[in-house]
Amino acid sequence: MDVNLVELGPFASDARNLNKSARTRAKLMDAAVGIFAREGFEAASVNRIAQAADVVNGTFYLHFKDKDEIAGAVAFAIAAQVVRRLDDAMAGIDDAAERVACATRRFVEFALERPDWGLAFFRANWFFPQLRRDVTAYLRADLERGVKQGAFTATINDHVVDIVASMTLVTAFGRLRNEAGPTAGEDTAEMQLRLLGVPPKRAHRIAHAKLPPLKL
Amino acid sequence: MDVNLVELGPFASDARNLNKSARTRAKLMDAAVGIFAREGFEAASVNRIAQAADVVNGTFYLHFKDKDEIAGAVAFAIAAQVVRRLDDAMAGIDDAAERVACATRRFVEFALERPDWGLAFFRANWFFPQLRRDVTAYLRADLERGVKQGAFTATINDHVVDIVASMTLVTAFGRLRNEAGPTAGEDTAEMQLRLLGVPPKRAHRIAHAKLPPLKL
DNA sequence: TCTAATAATGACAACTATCTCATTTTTGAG
DNA sequence: CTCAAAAATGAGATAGTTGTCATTATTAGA
Repeated sequence: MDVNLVELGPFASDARNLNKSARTRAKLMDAAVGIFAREGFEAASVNRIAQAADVVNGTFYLHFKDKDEIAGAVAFAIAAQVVRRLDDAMAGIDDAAERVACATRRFVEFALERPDWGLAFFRANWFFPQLRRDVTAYLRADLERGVKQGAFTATINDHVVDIVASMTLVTAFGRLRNEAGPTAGEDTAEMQLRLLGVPPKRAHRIAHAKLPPLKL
Repeated sequence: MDVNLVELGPFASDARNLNKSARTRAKLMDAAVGIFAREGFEAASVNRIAQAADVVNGTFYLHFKDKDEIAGAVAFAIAAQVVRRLDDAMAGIDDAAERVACATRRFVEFALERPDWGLAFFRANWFFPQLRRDVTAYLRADLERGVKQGAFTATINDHVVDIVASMTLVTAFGRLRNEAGPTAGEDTAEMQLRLLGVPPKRAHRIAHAKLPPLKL
């Protein structure tokens, strides 16, 4: 028997050492995220996903009840990764303004690195309110921290959090579609700080500070 | 023969005096926008739209090639209305900061008045890049005017325009889902002015100024 | 190696969607 | 009122989708 060198998607890579069931499930999730991102959620039929996962239609139903279920699983798995990545990237940053700017820029960076995930996240964000809340909980904490530190003058409420988060999302989406230039992440971070009440010069400095490369 | 008092949607109302073909077309568009908004674009089948328009399946195809075509027609018709409304509401306002704040608040107001249209516009916005460009062209003009007037210090480019526009959209969407409070429009306008470089106090004053009721 | 549990297959029934077109109905100009 | 043009109807051919299940293949522990 020769090596079966299929390219593994991110989920499948993570599941490489798990049992067959988990591996197939991961393959389906990789396929689904690719189709959601490239062809839209509506174009994705169970058949299409199964085909892309190189698996037969009936197999899909062993792992997921229906399309909604896999969409939810994918969305929450991506969100978990995003949270983990941002958490790592921001460990050790205490200043709230720096944290907000860093989160924005890292998120955009991440979306560019995994375009499928970025697009899928963007679509899912408006679809699963719970998902948005999970991810923005961290953002809210930083905004409140900024108020305590005296860096932000804006009053923090759900709506402000939503606005700041959506600016980041829209920026990532714009970059993915080449409608925003390479400095869009920094520019957005700067705008976020300004609207939160950071003085323009300081906002510019923080938003454009050099980010260290991520350790793997 | 007794009166046939079916509730007419906005498109059908506008087409009341046109010929039958135009009236049926308008009925289909009203039906489509309702379904897009309430059940999502994917749930909308041609059958479902025809049914909601109280018309038989084959009739649909006399008026539109397929679902994409009616979606485009609806989206651009809504965009044209939005532009007209904002244009009316802003006639006579010269100060760029006031114009930006007014546009934001009026847009949110409009979306609340016609929830179906607001939701459909929100979805279509990410789907038809041309649509976004058409609508944001006006916004861009006001942002550039603000720089000329010395009110805005930010440099205006596609990305800034996109960010400001998406803040407005997200606010309307939040209001429509009752996830944002009644002052969200004003709050967003204030944030927009701040990120554009308007001093906080002035931003607050302009964004919360009383808007005159719209004349019909 | 053997074998019970686990996973995958593929055919299929039921359903839904798309689009066409011969026929019927409605409209409005003369 | 008449009647040709315009519009609408609804049956149906074709294709795609969902979800099930008896059968086959694979896996991994004893």
